[in-house]
Amino acid sequence: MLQGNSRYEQARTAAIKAAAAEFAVKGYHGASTREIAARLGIKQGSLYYYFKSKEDALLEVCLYGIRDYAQRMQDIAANDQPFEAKLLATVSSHLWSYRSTDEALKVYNDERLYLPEEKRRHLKELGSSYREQLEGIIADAVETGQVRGTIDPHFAAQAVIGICNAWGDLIVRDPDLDIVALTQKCTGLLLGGFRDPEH
Amino acid sequence: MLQGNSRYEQARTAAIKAAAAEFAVKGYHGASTREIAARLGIKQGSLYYYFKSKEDALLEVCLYGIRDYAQRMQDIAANDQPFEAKLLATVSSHLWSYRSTDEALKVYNDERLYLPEEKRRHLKELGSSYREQLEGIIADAVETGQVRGTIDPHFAAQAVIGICNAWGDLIVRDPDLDIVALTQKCTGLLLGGFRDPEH
Amino acid sequence: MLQGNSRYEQARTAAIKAAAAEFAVKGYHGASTREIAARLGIKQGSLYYYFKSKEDALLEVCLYGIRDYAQRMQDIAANDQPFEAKLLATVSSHLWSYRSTDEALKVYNDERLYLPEEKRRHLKELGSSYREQLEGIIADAVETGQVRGTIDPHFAAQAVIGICNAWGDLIVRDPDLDIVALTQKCTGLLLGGFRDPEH
Amino acid sequence: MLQGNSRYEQARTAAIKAAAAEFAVKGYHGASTREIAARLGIKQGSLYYYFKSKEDALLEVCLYGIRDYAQRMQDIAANDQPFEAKLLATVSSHLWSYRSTDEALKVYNDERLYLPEEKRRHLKELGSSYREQLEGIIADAVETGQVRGTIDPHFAAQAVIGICNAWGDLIVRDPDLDIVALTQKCTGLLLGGFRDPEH
DNA sequence: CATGAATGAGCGTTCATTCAT
DNA sequence: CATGAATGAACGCTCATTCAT
Repeated sequence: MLQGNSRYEQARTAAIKAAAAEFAVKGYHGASTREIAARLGIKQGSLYYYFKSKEDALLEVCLYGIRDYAQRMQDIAANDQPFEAKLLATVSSHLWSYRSTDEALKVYNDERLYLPEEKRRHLKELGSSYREQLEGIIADAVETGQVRGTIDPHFAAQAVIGICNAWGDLIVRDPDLDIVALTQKCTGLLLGGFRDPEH
Repeated sequence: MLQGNSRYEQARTAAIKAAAAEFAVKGYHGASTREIAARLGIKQGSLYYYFKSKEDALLEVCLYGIRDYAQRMQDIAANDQPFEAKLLATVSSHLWSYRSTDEALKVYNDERLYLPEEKRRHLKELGSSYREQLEGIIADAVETGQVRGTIDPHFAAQAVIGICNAWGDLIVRDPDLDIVALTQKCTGLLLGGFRDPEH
Repeated sequence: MLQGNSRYEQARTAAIKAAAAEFAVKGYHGASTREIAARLGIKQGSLYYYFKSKEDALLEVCLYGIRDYAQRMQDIAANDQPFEAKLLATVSSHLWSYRSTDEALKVYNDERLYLPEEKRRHLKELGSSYREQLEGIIADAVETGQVRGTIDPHFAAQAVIGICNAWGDLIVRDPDLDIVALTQKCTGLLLGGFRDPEH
Repeated sequence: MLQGNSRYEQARTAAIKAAAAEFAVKGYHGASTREIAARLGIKQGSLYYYFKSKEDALLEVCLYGIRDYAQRMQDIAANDQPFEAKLLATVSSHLWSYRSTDEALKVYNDERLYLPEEKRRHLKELGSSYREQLEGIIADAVETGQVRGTIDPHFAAQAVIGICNAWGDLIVRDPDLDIVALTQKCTGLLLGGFRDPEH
């Protein structure tokens, strides 16, 4: 996932995951660098070999949490598929991200606002592009009549993201949740809500 | 709302609101008692006249955030109305709470897990009862055929809450958001998603 | 000396003196806030009731070290006395300052450059005004023929200050040094050096 | 100057100069081994090939700063010249040292006291011998009537050193300062101050 | 009711130093 | 010779909390 396979990069990725886990449970301000280090089996000061600061660690965790997820949205938007397939792919990708990035996506959602504006800029772009692409998919579907004309794409995109994130929290907390089934239910609900009742 | 109208109770409510505002922006761990006191125009130490501890303040804020909101759910569930009306009432109540309780509902959603188990018990009951009542409403609608039979009430209730909370965050951040219009859109989307396409 | 006689101001002055003593012996970077607090018989964290930061403490010490000293130079320059008297007054004031401000003047001399530019601005003004006034006194004496014309006032002022500071270090280290005698010797040396050999 | 011309000795001298530069600007406690290494283009840990410890580096810098300077004083004292020539030579040597030893002499003056007693012993001897020889030169001049009898050699030597060091600080900070002219002024001032006004 | 003053614990961070490679 | 990686100790600072006044 993260570019680079040197021993350093591997250790750094482990550090990012440890930070993600700690931030996810305690929140950014509630987490302590000592605990993050303990998860890695190193001493507190040694963390600074991998991160310039705790804030930097949060940024890395957030990036780790959304990088692939934003990339996949790009791919989905570029593909030439019917709306139903795109929505399913979006929901599926979103929900799976909660599993595959450990708790990093949750951290991105809940803690990114504690980063100062300048450090958050890149994150903001990735997040905005995600939402905008989803809005674009929905707007296209409105135009082609695949969803009813009264749907507001901006509202609808937020709703999709909102539902996915709400379930994402539960996915993180319950490792036994069946994501495939959940994806079906979410997509079904949303498709029903979007569909023109006359069709 | 809070029992008692003595000068003390009024001041205490002001303190709860100040804490809510601070917790909402900085998070529980990121907020400082000094800043909360500053919002009230008093000194740090004086806060302890209103709260036994910072943790106690968080508990009070959370209670303030969901007490009325849970009560209203109780009323909605008890009423004898068609499903569409109940869902509209639920969404409306939920979204308005984000406005009327200052940022306390957001704090309940985002920060309540930082309370130790024992202190959280009462909150948990209120929250669970909310969700269960919503599940009950949906289950009833399934039974009476007002929503399609493939809807899983537990899943659906989480989805309703998820959408409302996602928009709730935006409501808190953007004071100009038109909640009536938003309520319409949310309810419309959900009703469409729940409806049996054959009807 | 320091304006204000409230209990707080008294305690704060004591803190400034403790910081001065510690900075004088260990240097700014070598001194620890823990040790400064120990000198006061309080705990480390309590220091921050009196200083916003260690840097702020250094600034206060420097100000304490030169405030009166700069003021007295102002008075000397304003008075209408012969050059010999003014030089004697200058040297005397300078050397006595090393006694009366504890080690704060030494700290000003040795550590002020560790303050960031912006915080140092006020200090710079006081220090420059001191040197410029001394230069003015010497320039006047050149014009009136009280000192020989080959004397460069800028150079001469630095020399006066240099000698006084060199002896100041020794004054701080040796509490038994006779400052009156030292003042005589310094003034004598300088007057001799300044005087026109033809007179 | 430093014994040995092996590649190692050259590199070691470079390390001493780098340490001197860093100590001169930031002070001993404010300087970091990482920065010293950075000046040399090597990594922090590699410094320990040249110095046993940071303290050892300070000692080497101080020695580098005064070794030649003390040696030259020895030569001046041994020579058979009139007092005026000796004083000129002393001042000249002192001021030039600030240029030629990079900032090492400044470090010796300002930071040597941070060395523990035992490590400082050798430095102390060199410094004392410098001052004592200068005192000897002045005492001789008093005896032979080249300077007036009221001059206290100990006081006078400190004054010479004090003026030179005060200007030394400015020499280090201002690379354009004309040292020859400065030497003239300093010597002139001091000679005037020492001279018997009756002669 | 409220404050001024202090505390003790903890935090994020830096640093000189070590040592296997 | 030099580095990468880590360490342990210390540091400046903030914070929730207490309590006499």
